[in-house]
Amino acid sequence: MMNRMSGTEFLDQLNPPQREAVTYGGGPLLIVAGAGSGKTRVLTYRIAYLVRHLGVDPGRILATTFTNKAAGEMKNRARALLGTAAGDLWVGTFHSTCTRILRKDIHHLGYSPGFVIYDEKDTESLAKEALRRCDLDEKIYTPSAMRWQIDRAKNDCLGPEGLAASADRAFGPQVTRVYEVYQQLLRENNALDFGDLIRLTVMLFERFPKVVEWYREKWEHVLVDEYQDTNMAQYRLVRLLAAGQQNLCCVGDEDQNIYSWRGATIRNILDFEKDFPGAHVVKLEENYRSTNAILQAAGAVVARNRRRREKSLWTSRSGGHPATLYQAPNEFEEARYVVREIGKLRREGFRAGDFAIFYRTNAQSRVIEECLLADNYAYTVVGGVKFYARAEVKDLLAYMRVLHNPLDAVGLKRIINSPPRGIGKTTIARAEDLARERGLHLADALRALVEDERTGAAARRKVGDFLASLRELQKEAGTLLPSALLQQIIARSGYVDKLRHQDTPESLSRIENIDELVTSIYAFEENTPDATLGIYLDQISLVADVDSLDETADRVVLMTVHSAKGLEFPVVFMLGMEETLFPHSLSRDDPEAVEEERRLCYVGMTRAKDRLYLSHAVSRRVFGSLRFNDPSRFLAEIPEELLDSQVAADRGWAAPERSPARPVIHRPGASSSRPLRRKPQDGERVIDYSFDQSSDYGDEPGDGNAGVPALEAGDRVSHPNLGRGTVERLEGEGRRTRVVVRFERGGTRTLMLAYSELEIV
DNA sequence: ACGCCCCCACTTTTT
DNA sequence: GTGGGGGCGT
Repeated sequence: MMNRMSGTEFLDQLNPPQREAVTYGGGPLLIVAGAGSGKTRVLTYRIAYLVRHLGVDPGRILATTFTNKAAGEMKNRARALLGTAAGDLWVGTFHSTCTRILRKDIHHLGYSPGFVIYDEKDTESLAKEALRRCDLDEKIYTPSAMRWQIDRAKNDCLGPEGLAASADRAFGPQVTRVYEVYQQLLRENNALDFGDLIRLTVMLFERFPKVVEWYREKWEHVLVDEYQDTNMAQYRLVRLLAAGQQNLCCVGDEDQNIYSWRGATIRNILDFEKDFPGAHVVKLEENYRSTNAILQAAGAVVARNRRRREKSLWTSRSGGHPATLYQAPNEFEEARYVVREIGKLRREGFRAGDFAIFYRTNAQSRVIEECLLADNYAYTVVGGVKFYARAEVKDLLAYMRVLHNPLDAVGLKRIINSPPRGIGKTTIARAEDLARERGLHLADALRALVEDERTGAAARRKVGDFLASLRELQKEAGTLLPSALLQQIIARSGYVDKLRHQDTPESLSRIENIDELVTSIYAFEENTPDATLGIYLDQISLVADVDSLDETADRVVLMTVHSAKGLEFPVVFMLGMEETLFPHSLSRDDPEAVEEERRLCYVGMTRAKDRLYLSHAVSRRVFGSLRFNDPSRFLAEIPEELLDSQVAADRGWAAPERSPARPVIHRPGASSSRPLRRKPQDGERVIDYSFDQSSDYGDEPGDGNAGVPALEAGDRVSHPNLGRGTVERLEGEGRRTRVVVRFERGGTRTLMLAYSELEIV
């Protein structure tokens, strides 16, 4: 065991505000912790201080974090400080904590403690079913929109009645009905969705004072990390838990609130003193992570936001490289540049694991992956198509889920015919009708179907066989380890055999994924003392993408900016710093949403310790068609002297021999001239990178595609829907430029150049 | 009932 | 460019 601290000498390692935060006594405490200001250290030291100095039993401390990974780290660090004294310290995410509470006490609400947790896909099929039962047109009320609205309501801790009261949308009454039916379906399936985990815990606490009393007694101290990203349901939960002794310590930074779309509200941190009278506030403003150049650049961006507490983050790491701004002609060159720079820096002594590549959307990872692959770099992608969401993995997990909770109709429907065993749509539909008519569970309805003389002989046999094999598995489910059960499922269902038979590249990759699933279950069992099926299913339902990230592996890491929260890397690349991508086009009409994008940008930039690269591509393929994006407004918000601008001069996307025009980024107040705008010369296409910042963003509708290549009459173009054609002429100018195209299929069409998906061929 | 093929919608971000 | 869902042919 490492050198443990018996007294309080570890306080010497802290700066004054940190020490104040660690040693502050009882009562509500808010720690406003700027990026890289050592908040994890403060939290763990505070836990250690409570235990060592104030004699608090670790079992009476609850700490919540945003991801399981952060929870694991905090637990490890607390153990390192406290050793075995760390005892029963509970650190978890809100969701895992609530799951634990509900497993114990949900029976008060009339649910069974064996509930399963539905993921997004499951809840969407549930929403679909709810729509059918409400007799609503799925074309107008899409399952995903319904799911979204319900989720939003749950994040605000609203039930169907609450949603009805607050419904402001035209959909209002319908959504409320769907929500009711959806909720009833969850109950029938003995299932909960993510939102329910929090909301039902709040409900439990509010309706059963004895229960909340028990937990208040249990958790004398409550610590909440990433408080800026809590939603209303979580806020109410925190209030309920802290109501007694008020030993509440919240840590957060409103500049890093990036989950408002998940219901997180910045008000929680801004109103902390109002919510918890007598609250003490400590600000941590010294950054220990980044160079001054990086910190200044990031600070300049986020300073544009209105809704924030004024604070000044500083570092003693003076100087440092200015952030490198790179403009690439397209996303391929952007990716190649990144890989080239990685090569260069590696020769300077950086390790592969020192590099992180961030992007706004998961779809952007592919190009950079290909480039890394081409140069033989080891890399890891965090997130993207989630492992547990893959069809074959979900299928096998659905078996486990159904064995654990036979009422899970969504899971049952998933496995009833996978692998294909001759049970088709009509049979399933009949079973569902029967279930509805007689008020049976789907499993019982299937049984009834087998016994019904009117059912076709073939269907009776097939369904009967399926149910019999399920029964066989059921017998063992209770006693076998999850890994052994999975092996049994694979053996008896013939799932892998069928795939092996197909012998296609896809089926082989599916088998590989299944092997990976088996391996991961073994790993789980090794790390979990009493590994049961239930614990396993909970765990996989509640994992975050980033949880599996192994920072000790020496690999380049790729992830979305969202996933990067809470991490740090010596070298950070941020790709796709373009209007429509970052800030995302879906955010740009809403000033609040733009502020959130800006915070996201800030989060990304402040992950960098030593070097920061920002890049944008003039053109990029999105959905397979070519788009031209302006540089992100966030780039223009960084003072020029903090940027080292580079342009891809080595590869022409204009006429090959000519050097491309230097990009012009307008800075407010800077006396820069109009962007270069000259007449295209023969054989040359001019691309205008400028974007107009004089008009306050957002009030210029659809201004994403200002810079478009100069098209001329006679150019051959192609359109994704209309096919190929020839440009007849151009009308108007600027954003309102229209192109008249004669298509080969016949007919001419006039298209808005800025919006159309025309591509030069 | 199955499998193939076409077409569409998809891209914010995720516990 | 891709994956899922629906429709159609066997």
